[in-house]
Order: sequence, then C-alpha cells, then structure tokens
Amino acid sequence: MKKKVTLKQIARELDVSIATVSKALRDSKEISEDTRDKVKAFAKLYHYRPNNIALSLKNRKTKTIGIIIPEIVHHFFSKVIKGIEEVANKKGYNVIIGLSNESFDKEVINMEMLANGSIDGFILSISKETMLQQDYHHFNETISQGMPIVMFDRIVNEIHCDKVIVDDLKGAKKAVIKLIENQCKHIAIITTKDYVNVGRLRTQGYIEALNDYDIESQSDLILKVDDKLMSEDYIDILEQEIMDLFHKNPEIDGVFAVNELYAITTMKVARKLGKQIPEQLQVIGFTDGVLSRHAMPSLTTVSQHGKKIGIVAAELLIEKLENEVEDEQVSTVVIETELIERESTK
Amino acid sequence: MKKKVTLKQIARELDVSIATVSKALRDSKEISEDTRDKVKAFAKLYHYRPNNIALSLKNRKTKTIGIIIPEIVHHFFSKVIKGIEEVANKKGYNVIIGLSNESFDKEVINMEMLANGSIDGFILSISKETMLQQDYHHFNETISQGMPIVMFDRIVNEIHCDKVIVDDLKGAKKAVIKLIENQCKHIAIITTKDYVNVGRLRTQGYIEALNDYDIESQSDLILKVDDKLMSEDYIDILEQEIMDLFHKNPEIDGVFAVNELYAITTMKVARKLGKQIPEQLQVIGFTDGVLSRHAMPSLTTVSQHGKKIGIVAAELLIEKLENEVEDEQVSTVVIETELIERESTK
DNA sequence: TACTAACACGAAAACGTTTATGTTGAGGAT
DNA sequence: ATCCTCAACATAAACGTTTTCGTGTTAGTA
Repeated sequence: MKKKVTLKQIARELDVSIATVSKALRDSKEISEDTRDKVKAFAKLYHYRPNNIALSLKNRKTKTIGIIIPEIVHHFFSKVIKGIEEVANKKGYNVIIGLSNESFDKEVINMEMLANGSIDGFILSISKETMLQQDYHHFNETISQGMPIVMFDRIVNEIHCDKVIVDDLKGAKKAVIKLIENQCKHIAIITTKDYVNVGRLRTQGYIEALNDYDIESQSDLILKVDDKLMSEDYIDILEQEIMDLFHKNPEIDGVFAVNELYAITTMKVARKLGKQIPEQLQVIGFTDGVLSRHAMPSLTTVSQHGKKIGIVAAELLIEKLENEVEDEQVSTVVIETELIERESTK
Repeated sequence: MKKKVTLKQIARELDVSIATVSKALRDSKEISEDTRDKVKAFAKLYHYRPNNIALSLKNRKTKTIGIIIPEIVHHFFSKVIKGIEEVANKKGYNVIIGLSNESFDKEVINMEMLANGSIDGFILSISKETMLQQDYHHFNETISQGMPIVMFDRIVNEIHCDKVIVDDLKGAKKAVIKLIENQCKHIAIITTKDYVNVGRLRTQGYIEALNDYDIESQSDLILKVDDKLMSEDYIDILEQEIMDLFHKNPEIDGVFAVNELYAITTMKVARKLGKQIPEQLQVIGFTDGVLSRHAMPSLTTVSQHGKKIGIVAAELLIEKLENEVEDEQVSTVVIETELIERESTK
C-alpha cells in the first residue's frame, strides 16, 4: 500500500526544495527545463496529484457546492440534482448532499455542518417543517457570513438570495384551461394544505383559470389533502378522500391534481368507480415523473423541468462564486412549465 | 457581512495565543477557568466554528464519504443513497456524490477528483461501460493508495474490497417459483443482455427455478433486451419486442421481468392484446419502486431493499475507516430479497 | 575590473487547526 | 537562599499547497 505522494516527498527524492517542485509542475519559467522535466517525470511515475484539502485551505475555496433537499427518493429532486451535478462538474465543482427529511432541525444541522468550510455555497429547497415554523435564521446567518445561497422550488421570499422557481400558478392555470377547453364542466382540484407554497399557488391558478372562463369555483370541488402524516396507510386515506369527493360530486368530469401521486390515485379511484378515462373523466397532474409516463392510461401533466431548474440554480450559484462582485443583487428566475399531453385527456 | 471568525482572531482580541484559545475551547485543564470562560463566551458570541478544511488537513481525514453511481434519477439508487446518508449522518460523516452516467471516463474522472483528499472512502456501483470494457485500474489504484472501497449491486468479483449485493439469483428464482406454483405453464422472462451482471444472474435464477420443477427452459421464451441504446423511442422498441414475443408465443401465461420498466411495459402490451391480469397473465418484476406500487394493477415484485443496501454499505465503510486495522480482510454481504405480492399475480 | 541582469533555485509565510514542547513566575519544601 | 513543582500560558511544528521575496551563480556590458 503506497500512500499518496506529496510535494515534500518528491522534493526529498530529487534533492530540491518543495517550492521548486511545485513551480516545476505548474510550468513556471522560473525553473530550468531540465529540472522541470525531471520533476514531471517523477511526479507522473508516482501518480502525484495535488491534495485537494490543502488547496482548499490555501485558496479559501473548496470548489464544492452543498445541496440541501428534503428528500432524495423523489423524481423531481433527483432531476434537479442531476442538473446541478452536470453544470457543477463541467465547471470543476463537486456536489455534496444533505437531506433534511422535511425536518427543521436536520436542515439546520446539515447546513451548519457544511457551512464550516466544507463548501463554497448552497443550493437548497426548504423543508416543510421550516415553512411551517417560519424560522429562517439559519439562512440569514449563512448569507451574512458571505456564503451565497440559491433556493429552488420551495423558496421563501423574505430571504435575500437568488431563487429559481416554477411558474406554479401559470402552470396550473394552463392545465385547468386545457380541461375547460376539452369541455369539462365540473373540474375538481386535489391539492395540499395552504402552508405548502406550491400547493397554494397551484390552487390559485386553478381558481383563476375558472374565473377567466366565468366559472365559479366551488369549495366542495377543492380537496385539500393533509400530507403531513406520511404514514403507511397514507395512500389508503388519500384514496378514501378522493372516493368521497366523487361520491359527493358525481358530476365531476375533470380533475387537476397538484402532484403525480394524487393524479395517479385519482385515476385508480376513477377506475374503481367505473369511470372511463379520458371519455368520462379527464385528469391532469403536476410534475413529470416516471409515474405519469408509464401509467395506464399515461398521464397528461404539467412538466416542471426539474433538470433545467438544477442547471439554472447551479449557474446562478457558480456565477456568484466566481465573480466576487460585491453586488448584493439577487435575481429570481422563473422556469416555464410545459403541458405534456398524454392519454388521460382528450 | 461578517466573515467567519477564526482562532487567530479570537486570540488577537483576547490577547492570548492561538493555542490557548484552542485549548480553552476543548476544555483543556491546562487553561485557567477564568481564561476558559472568557474564551468560550467570546467564541459563542461570534459563532465560532472550527474550520472543517483545516481539521481535515490536520487529521488527514475528511469525514466524508464519496458515492459514485451511474444515475441518480433512479428509484433504486436514490434509495441506496438515502440509506448511506442516514448512517453517515449519524456517525458525523458527509456524503459527496459523483455521477458516472454509465460512462467509463466519467467514472474515472469522478473518482480521481474525489480521491485526492476530498474523501476518506468510496461507496460505488459500476457503470455499464466499465463492466463492458472490464478496465478496473481505477479501483485497484484507489485501493492500493489505502482508500477503502465498498461496492454494491453492480460489483466486480476481481476487485479486493467489501461488497454488498442482492441475491439476484435466489430472488429471481423465488419469483419464478411463485409463478409456477400459481399454475403458470408457459413462463417467459424479459431480461437484459448477459454483460449486465444482474441480468445474467436473474436469468440464471429463472432457468434454475424451471429446472427445479422439471420444466425445460425454451430459448424463445427468453427475451434479452439490449438496453445500451437509451434513445427517445427506447420504450417503443421495447414494447415492440415484447409484442413480438407474445405474438410468437401466445401461450405465455406468466412473465418475469428483471426490472420495473420491463414489467410495466409487459403489462401495457398485455392490455393492448386484451389479456387480463392476473387472470390470463401473471407478471412479476424486480426492484420495488414507485412504478410497481402505483401501477394498475399494482405489480408483484422482488424487492431489493435499496435502503438496506445503503445502510450496510455505509456501515462496512465506516467500520473500515474508523478501525485502522491493517486487516486486508474483505467481506461480501448479501441482502435478501423479498417477494412483495400485489395484484399482478393470483 | 566592476557592475548589472538574467537565471535557477531556496526560504518562508500563509491558509486554520491541534498538540508536543518549551517558558515563566509563584509558592512550598529543605 | 536554593531547589523543585506546578499552574498557566506561549512557541513551534505539522498537515500540503502556492507564492512572494530573497540569494547565489553566471554571463554580459561598459
């Protein structure tokens, strides 16, 4: 087991100083061609690679991006990571991941763990608990220490940082308009409680779309599911609630669901009730994941372009990192959604 | 913007030496209670946190684990990551991720990038291209430099390192036996080309199960899909191949697919052909992802326990890291699969 | 001959820690 | 008065780099 070779060892072997070795390897013209070649040959032979940690310490930058997300087993988030990773890698950055598991405490701990020199900046999406508690001190502290943050998807407006979001409202509106134009007369929405930002915005888009077409929104067509309890029989409860919705409102002929799972479950319930999709019931979901693509019938959905979000977020962050401009300027980029039509609509 | 405070600054402010500050914070009894309190108060006030990079350099360990996987937008891999992260976090480790995108070159580059001091050890699953090229020099080099590696799922036996695998053969066998005992008389398998380890093993399990029940395996019931081309119309091609399989062998009444996607696609084709599931055709997949759970009908599947794999892998690695025992002992842990019965079988 | 310039290299500082090894002064023992 | 001990702190080395600032040698110039 040959340990990693360092400048010092090379220097000792070749009987020159550490400085000379370093300069030779970096092609400094201060060093004679002779010595340069000798050093390089030796370095190559022993697979010398500069120690990253030492470099980080010296340069006061780690070339590493920290990502904090609530959950990784999740199509949208992993798409975002993929986007981030792609950009980061291209620019010579590494990506280090912390999971909050939707917990405030874990979010804080993870951020503190990474903020102590391990990374140059954060890309993150806020946990539900944090949204609920509205305690944002950890973000402000990080920023005030000069470490840039880029928030995506689940953001909080009060924080002064770059943001990348989806046009949730507009996306939802597009979906509902599609249903309206497809002759749906009684459109329901399956959404989350209002404290979830995206749920609220999408619900708003739903209402606006109806209003635009002079349809009055009925509160009994709006099902707000509590997604706090992520219990085992969560799906069963969800299914039951949707079942109730249909029983109470048998006239429903269109459903807009604010995520894939709600949409799929809606289709499952519809099938149990013997409703044909899309003939008797049309369904549109949000988030274009595997479920939508491979469901039967495949699901018409509002795609969020997760990877694009990751790409933009990474670009924003790296831009901030590389140009040490003291501009406290922040920007919010909105990634347009796209309606992907499949078999669950006419 | 107040920059991060260091020992040096505290020392200067309090007019003591850096060493005194360091010792005071670490509760060294060498320092008078008086000074200790003063230092601690000051440190607390200014949110002093030791710089991770400096510590890493000093201790020659980073408390960070490197993960290299072929793809992150993938249920199985993200489950594994979740498991790793859980253990790592509990033991004070961070997790840094590199994606190979199934490419040999990216795998090598990523490993080199991380091996230069950024991490203490690797947990990885090999890219398809690497399996194909059978060039494993980067693994051997890493190991010979004293950096431990734990491989999971897609492993290569020649490498001397800890491994965590799934009992692919046995899992497949269990599935096929289930089909046999459910009275299927003509069982097909949809698998990958043989160079994919797991595909080969699962195929072998299929054959062994049949043999155990004195059924001769027919080559025309074994569909080996080429999954190299990940093109846009990949799914269409897959669908066509499965369609052909059914056309040529209309007697098929059971299908074992080596992954979720193949299984779902099989069900889609079956539906197009008007076959009732599970009455006329029973289907079992491998890998318990969202697709299996939420498909209609939901899919009976062989669960790989991805998270468990991650947990075990992380435990093995950290064990190696913390106990600097020079035991070149390596172990291979097999995680048992589990057959999860759902609606696609009787 | 004396001065200068170019060349090729070394010494040292710096990044932020921890820790082994001094150093100093006070107090107690002889 | 001398020696020793101990408390309480400082110094310095080390981790592995990069880079600034010397410094000695050689060759060229006036």
